[in-house]
Amino acid sequence: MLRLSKLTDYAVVVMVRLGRGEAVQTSPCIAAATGVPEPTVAKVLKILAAAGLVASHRGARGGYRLVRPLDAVPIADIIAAIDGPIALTACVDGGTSCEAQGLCPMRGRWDPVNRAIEAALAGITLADMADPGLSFAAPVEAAALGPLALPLPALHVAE
Amino acid sequence: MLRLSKLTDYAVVVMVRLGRGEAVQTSPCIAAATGVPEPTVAKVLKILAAAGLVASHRGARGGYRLVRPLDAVPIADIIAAIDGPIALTACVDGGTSCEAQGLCPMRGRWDPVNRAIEAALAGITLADMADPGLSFAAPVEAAALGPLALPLPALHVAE
DNA sequence: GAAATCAGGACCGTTGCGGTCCCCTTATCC
DNA sequence: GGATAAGGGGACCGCAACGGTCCTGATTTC
Repeated sequence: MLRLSKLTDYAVVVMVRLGRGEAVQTSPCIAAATGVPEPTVAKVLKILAAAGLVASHRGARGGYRLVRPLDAVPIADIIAAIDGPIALTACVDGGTSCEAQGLCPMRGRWDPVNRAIEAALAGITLADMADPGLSFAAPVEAAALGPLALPLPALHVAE
Repeated sequence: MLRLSKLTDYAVVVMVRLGRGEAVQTSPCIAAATGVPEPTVAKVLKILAAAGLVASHRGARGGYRLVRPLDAVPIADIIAAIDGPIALTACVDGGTSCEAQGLCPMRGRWDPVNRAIEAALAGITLADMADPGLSFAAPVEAAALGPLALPLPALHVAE
């Protein structure tokens, strides 16, 4: 299905959530606000932090914050952080060389396809995915609602 | 990794192979020519036939042939035939409705991403992927080598 | 010093995919 | 008309990846 992983979807939700409300937010708080299970949120945030998409601060009053604003984060970065580099097949861009190097009739043939997809994903930012006319109007208020404000058990990734 | 399935890759190889040489080719013949295991080739061809991308002819002297020329088959069709419709997440285009219908903050937000990818994949045909100046030189000879002629266990999809 | 919070793994169950095999139907050829 | 060649449509199984959870340790604030 050319489907991306659930974690990637969660990552987008979490990042968008980080883009609103207070600058620094804890993972339990984000979990409560988004409806994503807390351990999963923590896992996603750790990955995003390792990728440099969010910055973390440990200790009491710690939490996560965005490094770049939403409109400066193409979803390609999210996908790459969670699912790894975008590569439809294994042997693109001189990656792990297939055993049939010279014989392989498809040698390098997938590259333009990959580039087309990368270009498509690089042109869409998280700001484009954050609902423009909704809930962005009251960022601080949404944060003030605190835990359990938005019960979104399965999100749209369900099934 | 936003990776497509191996079968899709095999399908491209098989389709390109069908685009050369004789009009009607049997699955064992294609398997021998491409190095893909025969049962797998048969499986791919059955799926492609069900999708209407190739036409089959049963009985002695039967086989498969292309319905459209390579330059009239966008790879999006291949991917859709093998991996199913292109849908990064489950709830696009009004598919299986997620439980958080109205609340879901990402409601419909993935749609433009899907469309961008679809557009990118629709613009590339199998003819673009068929290597223009390589290995096309000796198609029949390769077939004559018979099974095990091309030990390409993993192709470039490996890993 | 105590509490809060992130860091980094380890750990399993489930799912889907890759790959193979079987039997049946259909069409051609002798 | 029988033998043979070929596709049709499944069933089947092993494996790897993913989703999801939990635990222990390190770090910072109060």
